[in-house]
Amino acid sequence: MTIRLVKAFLKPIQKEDVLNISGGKRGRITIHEVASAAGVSISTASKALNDTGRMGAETRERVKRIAGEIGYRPNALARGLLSKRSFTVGLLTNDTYGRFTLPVMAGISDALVDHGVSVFLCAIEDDPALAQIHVDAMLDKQVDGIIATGKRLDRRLPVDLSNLHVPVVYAFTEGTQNSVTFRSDDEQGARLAVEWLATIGRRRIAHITGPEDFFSVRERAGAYHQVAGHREPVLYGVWSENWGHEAVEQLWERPGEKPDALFCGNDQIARGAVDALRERGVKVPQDVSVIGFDNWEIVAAQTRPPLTTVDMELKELGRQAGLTVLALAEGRPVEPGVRKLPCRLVVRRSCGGRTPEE
Amino acid sequence: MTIRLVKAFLKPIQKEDVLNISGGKRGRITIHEVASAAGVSISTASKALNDTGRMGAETRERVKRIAGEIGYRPNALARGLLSKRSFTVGLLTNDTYGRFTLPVMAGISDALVDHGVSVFLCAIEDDPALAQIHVDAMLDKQVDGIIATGKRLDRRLPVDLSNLHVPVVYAFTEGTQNSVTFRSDDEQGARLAVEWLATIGRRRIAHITGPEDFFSVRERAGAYHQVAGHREPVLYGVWSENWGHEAVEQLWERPGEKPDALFCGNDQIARGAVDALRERGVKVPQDVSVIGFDNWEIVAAQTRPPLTTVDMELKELGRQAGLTVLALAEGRPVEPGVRKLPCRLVVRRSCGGRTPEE
DNA sequence: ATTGCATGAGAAAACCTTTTCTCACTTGAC
DNA sequence: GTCAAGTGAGAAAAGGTTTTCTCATGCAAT
Repeated sequence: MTIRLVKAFLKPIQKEDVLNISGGKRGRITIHEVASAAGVSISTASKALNDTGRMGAETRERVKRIAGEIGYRPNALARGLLSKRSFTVGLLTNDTYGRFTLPVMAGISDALVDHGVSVFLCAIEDDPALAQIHVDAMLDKQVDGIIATGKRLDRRLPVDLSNLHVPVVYAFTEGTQNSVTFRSDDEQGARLAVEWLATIGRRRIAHITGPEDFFSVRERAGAYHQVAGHREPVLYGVWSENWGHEAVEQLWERPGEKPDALFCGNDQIARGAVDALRERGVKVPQDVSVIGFDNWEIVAAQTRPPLTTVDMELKELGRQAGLTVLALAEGRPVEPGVRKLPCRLVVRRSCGGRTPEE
Repeated sequence: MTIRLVKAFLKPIQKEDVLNISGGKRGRITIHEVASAAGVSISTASKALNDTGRMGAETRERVKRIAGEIGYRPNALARGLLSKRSFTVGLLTNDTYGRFTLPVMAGISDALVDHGVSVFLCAIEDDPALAQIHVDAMLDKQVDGIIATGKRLDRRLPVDLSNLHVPVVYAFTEGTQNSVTFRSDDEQGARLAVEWLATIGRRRIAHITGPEDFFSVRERAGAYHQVAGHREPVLYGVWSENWGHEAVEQLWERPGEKPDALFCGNDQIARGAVDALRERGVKVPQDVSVIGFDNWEIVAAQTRPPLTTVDMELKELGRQAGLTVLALAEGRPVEPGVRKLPCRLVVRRSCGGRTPEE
């Protein structure tokens, strides 16, 4: 101890040390300050703080304590320059409204914040030039990886990410050959919905959904046919409340028995349908059960009655995408392929049959 | 020219050059490769690319051309280490749904992408500990500045940003003493709405709005009183469709003349009101004009009829916040204070009186 | 012929960390 | 009393870029 103190005392005090310690210099506190405050060399300080190298337990503790006291935080730029890790990932999306991106983003951030990783969000609006600019900017900043996400499972982002020298993971958007892609299991989700309707005793289940060229639409319709049979028609349309409204008009104008349940392709359609039913004097859920898809709180929870719906677990999807891109960045092996994540049924009031959980 | 070529030829070829040029090394192309490919020193290459220093025009062109050919892009980490600029800003928000954050983010990104600046998005969910973690992570990454945004003009983020050594700008959230804050001019926006109703001939304008403890609510109600007088009541409630619905019930159950216009505190309330009116057989916009606030497309455009509403120009707000934080980061002086940005009236069908512009 | 100056380009330091290598010193064994 | 091994800590290099300083060359002026 004495020896060390003497050493520290004898160490020539450099001009910049004084300036820094006295707070005269504008910049942040560097490891340099820690070292000179603790009376050790920069190398020793670094090793003490990172729990590497050999040194006396007492020295290590002292350095750590002093670093804490003077509020030292390592400069991530300098660290990244050497380690080739920036502790940064980029999230690329063409989903302007954030309907799908925000939950995915929340999951990514949630999974990565513990690892000290921050997320660049880049909204590219389907503009290839803008997308390229953002990708280049991210690469310049040495992102550890890129996660691509979108508003549609069966469309690519308007930029090629296949030959980057950083790992790329796709979440809720079409990936490339040999990539890792996370998506919701729409078939399973649809089955969940239709089976629930069957469980609560509905037999004449109609399906009102979006445009047939959407992959999700075909998957959901496929599961619907499988579970419900072909007793009721599938009505393809667009993703709007108006279409839900109109589809109900169509169904109820037809001669013959009316459906006793509607499985809707998304919550907006479901909401339009519920409104149309109310206007016709058809009671939801007493006369007809309605179930949506997406669990878009802002629509599902505000509908009267609140919608029972299928949640695609986008946050979990984001979380897994985040952990995967991190694994790749750290060189851990990851099996390429498409991973389907299960959906979850959220029961509210629009189907009846059970008291809501929430 | 000859001399330079000879020099380039004579320059000893270093092992690492060969590896890099041949693509054998994993890393990116550095200025080192550019320099040796062009037969100049690193310093000259740097100066050529940055249009600084003295050198022959021909040398400069050659370096630039070669850099382009081999796809050189400077490492932002290395550059930032020296320049103290990371070309990165952080956006901190507690608005989970992204209703306000996404447009603000779009504006920021839009304004800064031309300057090579990328944006970290950090959603902090009103959790002070999480907020601190994110702020620390951003500071470690040497962000050039932080923009704080939220879901409410009169609330602070649960973290103190007042003594950071990077510039902070507040957008759509309460700032600190001596800071720069951007917010919408809700008073002007409300006046716009009520004056529009007056212009199209409405005289009995009621105001259905959110909780009175919101600053925006009081500002909007103030403007409403100023323009419309006190002939109709102000109904305070919550920000939901249900409340809009219920408020209409209340108004129409009262004895006496009914309002011929409703100025609603947000689009959700407006939507609930429109629904309630339809259910009562009151025609919108023939019998009653309804106007909303927020221009939340997903609500306003899907209402039947689509809502005339007030847009807070959040994207523009984000743009200005972005440019301001950039100015501060570059050391340009910025006057502190609160800047109110004007709102814009978006005319759709729910008021009548004019053919919609869109 | 010498000096002075402008021009073009390179060497080296700086930014902040981490990591490898080296060195001095202590201890235990012979 | 010498040697080997082990221990604690520092010197230096590396990472990619920018910037300042220095140097060499050629030319015009004395």
